[in-house]
Amino acid sequence: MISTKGRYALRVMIDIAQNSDGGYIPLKDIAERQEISKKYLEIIVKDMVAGGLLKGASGKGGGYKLCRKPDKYSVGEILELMEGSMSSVVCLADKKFKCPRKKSCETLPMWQEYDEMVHDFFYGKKLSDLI
Amino acid sequence: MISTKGRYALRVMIDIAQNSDGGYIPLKDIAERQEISKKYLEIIVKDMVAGGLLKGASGKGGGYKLCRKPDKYSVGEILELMEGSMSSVVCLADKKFKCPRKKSCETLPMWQEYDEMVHDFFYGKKLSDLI
DNA sequence: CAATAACCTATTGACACAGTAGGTAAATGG
DNA sequence: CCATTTACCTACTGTGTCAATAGGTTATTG
Repeated sequence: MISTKGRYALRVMIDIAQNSDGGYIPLKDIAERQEISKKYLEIIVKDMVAGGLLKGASGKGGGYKLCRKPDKYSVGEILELMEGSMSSVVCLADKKFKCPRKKSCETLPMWQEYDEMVHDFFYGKKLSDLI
Repeated sequence: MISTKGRYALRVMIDIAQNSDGGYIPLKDIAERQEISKKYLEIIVKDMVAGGLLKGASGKGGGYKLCRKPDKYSVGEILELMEGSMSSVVCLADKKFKCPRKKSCETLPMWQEYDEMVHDFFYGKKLSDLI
């Protein structure tokens, strides 16, 4: 299940794409338009800046803006940054997770096939496709 | 992320399919073969009986067995029973969740498309495909 | 220099996850 | 008929994540 972090992040990206003329958009405006607590958005947007999705600027006239054009962002990239991992099972999500049944596991191939499908779906979708 | 409930349930089904000649299989045997705590499996198997996936029998010679042939179970059915809902977002998982932005939401169509893809994937896969 | 806005640390309540513990009820093989 | 086997039942618990809230500091500019 995609959490609010992933969903809100996507909405922030869309909001900026729709409301910016290339300048910075204050978080206050985004929060009001999207009806999401500004305080909570701060946390989310912080991760987005750290992850290279947004650029922030302090002070008057500051705010956030996109680093690239909307068609250069994939939805998968955004979700993966916010949700941590898109993997369906621990066995595949955590590299440190050493499963002793790996070789004989009857379900692992299915999870792999599933993860690949999900990956293709979200990385095929671009931010520009949502606007 | 699929939890242990869904993953273990699937493994129990496969284990029974592989080790039963039509008779009941004691949970003790399944737990040992699968290296999962029997106590924890009890909880999972209880839900599976309630959900019509397995049939249980008490006493000596008792245990669990499948209700149908492996090709009559879809993986989706098993996972949905154990995980509650396969939906990607609250907006679609919870019927009582009334989103005010439903009509104008730019992301909803994507979640719907995604859910449909996931549904088709897991309901298309049969238990017999995993053996 | 005051207003604006990002940025930072800490805390919280609710809930789910992954079990553990200890017992009762039912069925059967000897 | 009874001891053994097995399912079935209720309750509890530690750990962690989710979704925020609270209150502050730093940077920038009109």
